Amino acid sequence: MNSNRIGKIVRFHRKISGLSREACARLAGVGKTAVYDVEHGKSTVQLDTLLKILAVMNIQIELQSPFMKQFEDEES
Amino acid sequence: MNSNRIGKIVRFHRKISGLSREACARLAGVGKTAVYDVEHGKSTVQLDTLLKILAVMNIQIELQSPFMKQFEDEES
DNA sequence: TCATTTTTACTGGTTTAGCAGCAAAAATAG
DNA sequence: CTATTTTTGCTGCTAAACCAGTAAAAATGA
Repeated sequence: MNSNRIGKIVRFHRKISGLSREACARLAGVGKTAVYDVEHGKSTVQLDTLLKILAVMNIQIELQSPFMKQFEDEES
Repeated sequence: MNSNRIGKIVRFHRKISGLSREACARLAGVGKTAVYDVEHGKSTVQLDTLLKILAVMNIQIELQSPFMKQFEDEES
């Protein structure tokens, strides 16, 4: 996964949801510039900005590794 | 997924890999402050910084939604 | 065609992320 | 206990993320 792919995914989902950038930005509580930057694969966007946008698009983010199961076991 | 959980996951994996923060930071090509911030759930870390650290830890990041399959179909 | 909306692309200003360096506390090793 | 390593937490500095505003190009629709 990289920022370019993330951008494409965000744009695709925004189009499906029928939202303009400004509408998306307003819902996410970020500026329209941030949505523009994310969709253009800007790699330096801040995590919270990205997460807000992903949340509006109903996109879940998941981390995977061979040790995730062990992590979840020890978590509880 | 949120920044606090990401931080815990990163720390867990770093411990498993037997790396100190500084070693992890050096491998990832970021400063030790960035690793510290990520592990402490700082939500304003930049995406590229986070991705570099995740890469060193061999943690994959994945986006999920009901439309991801459609996205991948139209991608090719 | 013409009007509206959306997207792209810049602006200046404010805030802050990331950095290295330092030092003290905490953990680890011998 | 002692020495070493690691972690925490601060510093000032530089670069840049984010924002709202503006405007023009592109797309959409009536």
